[in-house]
Amino acid sequence: MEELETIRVQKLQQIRDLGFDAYPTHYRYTHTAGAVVEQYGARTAEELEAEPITVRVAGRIMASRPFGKAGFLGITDGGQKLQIYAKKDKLPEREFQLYQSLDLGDMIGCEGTLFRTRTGELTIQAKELSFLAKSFLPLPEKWHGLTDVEIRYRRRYVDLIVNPEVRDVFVKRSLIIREIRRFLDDAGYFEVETPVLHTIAGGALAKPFRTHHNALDMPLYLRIALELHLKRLIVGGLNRVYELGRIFRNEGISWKHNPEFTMLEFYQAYSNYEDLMDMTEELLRRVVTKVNGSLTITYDGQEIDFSKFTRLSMRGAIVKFCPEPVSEEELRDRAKVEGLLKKLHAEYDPKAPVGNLVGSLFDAVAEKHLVQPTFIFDHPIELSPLSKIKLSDPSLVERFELYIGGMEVANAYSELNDPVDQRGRFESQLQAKERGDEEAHAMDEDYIRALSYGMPPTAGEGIGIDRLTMLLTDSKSIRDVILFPLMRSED
RNA sequence: GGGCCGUUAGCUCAACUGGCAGAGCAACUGACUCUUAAUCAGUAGGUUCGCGGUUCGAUUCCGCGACGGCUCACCA
Repeated sequence: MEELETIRVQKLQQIRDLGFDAYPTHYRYTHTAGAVVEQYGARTAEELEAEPITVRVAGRIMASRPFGKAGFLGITDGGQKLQIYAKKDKLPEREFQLYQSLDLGDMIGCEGTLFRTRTGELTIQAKELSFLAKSFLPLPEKWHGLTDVEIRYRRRYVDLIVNPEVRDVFVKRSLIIREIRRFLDDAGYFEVETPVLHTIAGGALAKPFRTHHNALDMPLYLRIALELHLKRLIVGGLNRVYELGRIFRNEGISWKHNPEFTMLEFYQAYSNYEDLMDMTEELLRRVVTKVNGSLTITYDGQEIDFSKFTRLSMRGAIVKFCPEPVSEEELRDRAKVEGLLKKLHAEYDPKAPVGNLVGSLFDAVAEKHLVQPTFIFDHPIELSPLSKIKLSDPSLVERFELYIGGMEVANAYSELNDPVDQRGRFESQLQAKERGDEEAHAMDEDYIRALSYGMPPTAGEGIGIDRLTMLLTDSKSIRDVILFPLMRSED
């Protein structure tokens, strides 16, 4: 709305004409709004009168209720609201004129003494008003606020100004990450950073983004996982490493998929996947308690209890949840598995080996039931080209995935460290690629070379930070836990 | 990618069966020295997402397109 902008440009000129700097470089505050409330929120009107407290605060004007020669301004600073009372006879003339030229959205500073209004609200009696910055665009309406999700995601800055719960989500996200770091650092882990630009996109089964380096005239991929570099570091003797980083997958967008997302991966030498199940329970209990205050959370209307984790084999889970009766033994029979998939109208690739079909059956039948924290272990070897084989059953690998709230949150395994076996697995992935599986893993000769120098027995795990944040903030869409989710361009 | 739904003032939403495009908040002018959805009086604000069609007349009906939401498929 050009007219409104014109008016506000004129108002900024008025403010300049009063002798204020339109864009001052700084404001020295003594308190954040949060500190004022925390330190003095309990003081009574009498206490504040007996012992006057002077504070200097800054913030954005979110409400204005003028009364001629006086008026109230509601400001917010760091998500905390605070009220300022500007009175003509308590302010220098020039600053009262400034007060009268202010608009909703403007940034101001204020020095004054604390008092309680008749209705009991802690308020600053302004003795000095400073102008800090102008808002030329109007804020959304004050009752309903901004609800259009498209505008909320595209203009997250406005969303953050007017929707305080959005700020809370990202504060929690930051807490989650901080607590994870603390946990791993305390456990003797070493944080590293590995390349985002890969010549071979490996470590997961997914379609990568392609890019190109001009000077080297070389095709590159954005990483789809952190895995292979971190294991190279295990070979190099960094026995406990982790990386918290952005990864990129050129696939569909949904309530639980954003093209770029944040993954924690950690690798621990001399351990296997069972050690990581124990460690994951401990890590999540600590994070949940820290962020949430208790071990029970509510997600999408359901109670989720982190005090007990269930452990179920993948075949066991299918047997348990499949509406058609089936035994674990029958799940080794391709015809039987295929029959079940058909009966359930589940989609699957008829050319794929039986292990993939078991995986499809699991997805169709079990995943949505896994609301309480559940480890699903012993995956088919075909789905896990980087995992160590299970000694007691060579069709399976030592792997688990953790499901919470019907979402896969973590994925871990005993790392395959036999270079000969690894080469064989890559080769069978190449065959899958031949069959048309675009997500099959590529051959990585340098990774095999690294394993050939000798890698200790190692367990590794990935945890999806976005999904964990969704659970702990009761967010129904991954876009609500990513500040700037990917959107189509506006024009 | 498929299906369903949506797009009207800065924001939140109306507008019956096709008949002058409206309200609240925000904005502007004025009154008001303890309000908190302040109140009172007045003013202004529109390419109804875009293009085309049907019609005397389209926000409304039809077609195409853009963007978004939900959902299914794929993936974590």
